[in-house]
Amino acid sequence: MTHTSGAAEDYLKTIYAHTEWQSDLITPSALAVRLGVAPSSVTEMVKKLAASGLLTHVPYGPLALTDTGRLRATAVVRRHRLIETWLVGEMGYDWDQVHDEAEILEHSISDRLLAAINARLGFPAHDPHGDPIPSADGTVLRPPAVLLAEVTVGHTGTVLRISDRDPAVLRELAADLIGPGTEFTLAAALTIVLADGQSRQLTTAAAASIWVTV
Amino acid sequence: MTHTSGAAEDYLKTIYAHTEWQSDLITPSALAVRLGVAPSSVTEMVKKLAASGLLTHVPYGPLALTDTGRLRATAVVRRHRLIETWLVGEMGYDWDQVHDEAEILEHSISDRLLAAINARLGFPAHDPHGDPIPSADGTVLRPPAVLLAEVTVGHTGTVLRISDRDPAVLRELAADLIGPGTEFTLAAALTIVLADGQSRQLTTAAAASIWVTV
DNA sequence: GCTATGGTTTCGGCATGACTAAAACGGATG
DNA sequence: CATCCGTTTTAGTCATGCCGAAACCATAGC
Repeated sequence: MTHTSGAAEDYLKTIYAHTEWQSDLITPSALAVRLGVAPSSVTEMVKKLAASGLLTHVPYGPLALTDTGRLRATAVVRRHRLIETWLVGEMGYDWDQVHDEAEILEHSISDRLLAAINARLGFPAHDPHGDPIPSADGTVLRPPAVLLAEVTVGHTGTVLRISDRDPAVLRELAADLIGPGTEFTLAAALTIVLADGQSRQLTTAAAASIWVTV
Repeated sequence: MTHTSGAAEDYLKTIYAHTEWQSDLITPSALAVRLGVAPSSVTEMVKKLAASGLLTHVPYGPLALTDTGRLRATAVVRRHRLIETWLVGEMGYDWDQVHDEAEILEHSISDRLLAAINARLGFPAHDPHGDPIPSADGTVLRPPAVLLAEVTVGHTGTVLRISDRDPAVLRELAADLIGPGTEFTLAAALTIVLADGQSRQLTTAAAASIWVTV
């Protein structure tokens, strides 16, 4: 219906992403920081998106996507994650190198091409970082997960997801062969032992980026 | 160096395309018609491109790409044609359906992804319409060819290329199983006989879109 | 040589999209 | 109830790309 430009898609995506792994609503100022724009820019775009029926916003309050807005947002996220999965699965990219390319292509790929990519990949449920790929109808299957940083020593589990917010963390973990599916025990704060008995020393930033089974 | 927006790339591509199969330079008015814009818009963009050193233009004269401009143009054409080849070769598109998708992606795909696609396809020399794919350094291998419409009755040869200007022609020829590589003899004006003895009645538009061996 | 004509350019302008700084504002907190 | 932080309004900027109308140039025809 409404066209939804590249920038608008980025706003929707960011608003959606904020609620994906934590449940509080995002405020205009937080959104401004995340997007690297001035607060007044957020107000302006929010006005447009609200006028298009994509989000609701009581003045001076937080932002909440409408059903339509959420669907639009998950569509962008779906494109992004399928593209990332494709780049890693078929095009020889490493998982720490796909973000920028996906960031661009997610705004220009057609539904048809996306469907073809999806079929070639065998309809994957997760992207290379372990993030769930929303289905075309907006459904997101997200397993219960906690941050490694918030788990008690002695906890045994499996890595479910690595946040792709910090590229340096991704490179570091890729070099350590830690990724979605890795089984571990938390031996001490910031120290994990893998299934093969090897141990790994993590940075604080890494522990705050790794989501694991409860 | 210079950024070269999507619109600028379309201008360069169109200027280049005009000289690819015929040798006269394009005039501003012809360019305006091809792009579907007003002549004054052409003048303006030409000014920018000339300022960026991508083309030369004596006032009231025709347009000619500089070496840099030609390289920039062939890069766009290369992206377009590799994407088309990929869509047909791996993604299940028919050759008459790829143009629009390529038109969009050609402006956003990265060099790295393009190289990966190129490698997967085995470094093809031609796209699905028979157009040569320029190499990364701008080299274009173009075989001698003539329009079917300009060939004398009795001529025997091979279809080299179908212009993708007119989608209706592409669909028509696809349905008739005529494409690059098809061998034929021109039995009468607008009538060709294929290698298996079957004959085909062509439209004028088709005959003016098919390039064949000399 | 001169004029008419058709293509080209200049000019003034518009629309869109996205962004900003500064000032005004509102609501919760102390 | 005053303060302060976050939000909104206001009033612009900047870039891109486009247009119509009027001025302009070069050349073909007389």
